[in-house]
Amino acid sequence: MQRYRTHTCAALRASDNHLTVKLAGWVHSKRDHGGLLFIDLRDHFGLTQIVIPAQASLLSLAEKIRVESVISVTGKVVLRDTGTVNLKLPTGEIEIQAEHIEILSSANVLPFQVNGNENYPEDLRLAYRYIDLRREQNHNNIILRSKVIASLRQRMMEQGFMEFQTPILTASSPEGARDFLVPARLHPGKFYALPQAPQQFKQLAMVAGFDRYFQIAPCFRDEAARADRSPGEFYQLDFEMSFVTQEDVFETIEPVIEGIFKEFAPNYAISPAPFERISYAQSMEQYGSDKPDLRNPLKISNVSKAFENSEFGLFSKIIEDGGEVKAIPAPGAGQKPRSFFDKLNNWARDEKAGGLGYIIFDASGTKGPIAKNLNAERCEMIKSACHLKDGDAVFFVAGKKPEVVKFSGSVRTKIASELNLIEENAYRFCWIIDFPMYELNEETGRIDFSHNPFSMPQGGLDALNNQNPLEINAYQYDIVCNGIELSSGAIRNHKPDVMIKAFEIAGYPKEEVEKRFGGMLKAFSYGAPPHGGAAPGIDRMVMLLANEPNIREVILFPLNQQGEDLMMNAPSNVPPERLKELSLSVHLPKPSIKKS
RNA sequence: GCGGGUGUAGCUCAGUUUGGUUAGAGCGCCGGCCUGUCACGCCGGAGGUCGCGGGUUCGAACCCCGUCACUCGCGCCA
Repeated sequence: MQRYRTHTCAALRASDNHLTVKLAGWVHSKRDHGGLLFIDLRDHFGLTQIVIPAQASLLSLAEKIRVESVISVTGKVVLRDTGTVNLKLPTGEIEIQAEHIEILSSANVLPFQVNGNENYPEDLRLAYRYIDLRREQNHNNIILRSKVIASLRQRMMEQGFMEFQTPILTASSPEGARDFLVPARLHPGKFYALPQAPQQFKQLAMVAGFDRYFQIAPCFRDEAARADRSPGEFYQLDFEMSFVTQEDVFETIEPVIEGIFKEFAPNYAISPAPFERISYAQSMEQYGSDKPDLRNPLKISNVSKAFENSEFGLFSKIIEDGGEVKAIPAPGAGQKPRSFFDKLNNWARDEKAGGLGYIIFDASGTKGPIAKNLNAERCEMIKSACHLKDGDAVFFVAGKKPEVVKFSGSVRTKIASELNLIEENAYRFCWIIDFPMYELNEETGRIDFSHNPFSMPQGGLDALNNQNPLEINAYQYDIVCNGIELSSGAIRNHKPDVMIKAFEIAGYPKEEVEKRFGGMLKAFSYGAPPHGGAAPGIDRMVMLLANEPNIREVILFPLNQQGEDLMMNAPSNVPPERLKELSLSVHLPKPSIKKS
């Protein structure tokens, strides 16, 4: 039987000399020397050079083939002469002396080139994603993704997890992000929602006694995209475990994460398990963020004390009004020219902060505008609080608490990147733990859940009854890697009475909780094991491993930032019959009135 | 919803600061030459609504106003 190929384009070596073979693939590049023509033939596996000799019919055929056409070539493997061996190719010791060429599919002129390292605009790439994915790096990203997922499955099963599929057509989630809705034809006026996460199902799987569940789970959220947030849909390594404490969850999943990163990034430094545990409060204080990049060595200090009632009126006034002053060290920045400090100051203004005060420490004492208005003793306090030495500088952020915390985090990142302090070729993991259960909603003055309402409050019912809600922490945790939140998870609240009380504090009366989460509450009343889990983002892990700054680079067919598929033309209009069948009618908003 | 950036040949970009003849380069494409290339080389050619609309001006890729698209960020994403 006639076959398309006998070997792949990566298979042949010097030991295959004289073999007659048939290869098939894409014409990666063509080098026409008149009486002699070379083709690099490419498939999923690699490249092999084809030589078309000075034989009139073959040569004229080959000259007409455009790059990216698909051909098959029959010919003999021959050793290349020394001097024409290509060391860059695994197949570079041989080439195929073509005897017959068949064009299987000829290509039009391409919208962009497969060969080469040029950057192309994303909308063009997505509209022709199937061509984009032929390019080496993109192709490799998707291969990496497949291998990572295969390895995750293996590692989870080794830890005793079983994989189940949870429903895609499900109920609208009462909390969190905006749902994608699907009209239910059999139930006019009603809608399914696509799952934002299989949260409730995995908890119910625990109630069903399955002990350890995982899933490479598709999740859907109708929210705006970001560089590290895929539009519309994404995948999580969703898992849940029974009879576990928070530490049990950490111990189980750490080897999986560490293992994956070691396996696919053998040349990177990777935090060994156990990963550092950092409380939410400490993380906000030291890093100005709940997802700190630990490759950045800088730590933020609170230096309000040094400015309290000081000669430096601007800051002492802020402290008097209940604000605080944070210090971000800039090791070695004392040698930097004035322009360095001006540049950072301008950056701070662009970020809508008043500015960025600083002190430089050197052998002669202190320099900089703030130091002039601050006595030596206070400067010394700052120097020791921030562990500074002569030749270092320190920057200050002052103001009301939430803004200061957030901006000090930005400053920390900015300074480290300006001073090239970010550790390279490293994945630094930590757990952020002890998230507050509740937070004060500044607008309404009411108490809201700060994260997941289904998390177990630390201290249980007793804490809910007797503590200030704003001081109660939850068994709620995140895994952070290099400043990216890989997952959040929690030990769940499996006790109906605790749940009702927890919701009551957030202003939900019992009847409403029963109405909205009745299914879960009921399930927990028939014997529920204590359980917990998490859901690391798979796209984000692959993005980190592929060293890609954008999550769409590791997704086979991503939507664009507007949630459109430019290739398949989605979303699209539907014919009126379909709408009628679904008992739907569409009312588009009137176009906004143009200003004259 | 808001803010920053970008938009010039099929693609990547220069030209915009300081308005001035026919808007350039590289890659790709088309034609020709070339027997050892692997980013092949050489010669020639085609290809432009300077995102779109309006304004200022004797004259606009360039200045002004509006608008659209893409992108990064904020909001949002428990």
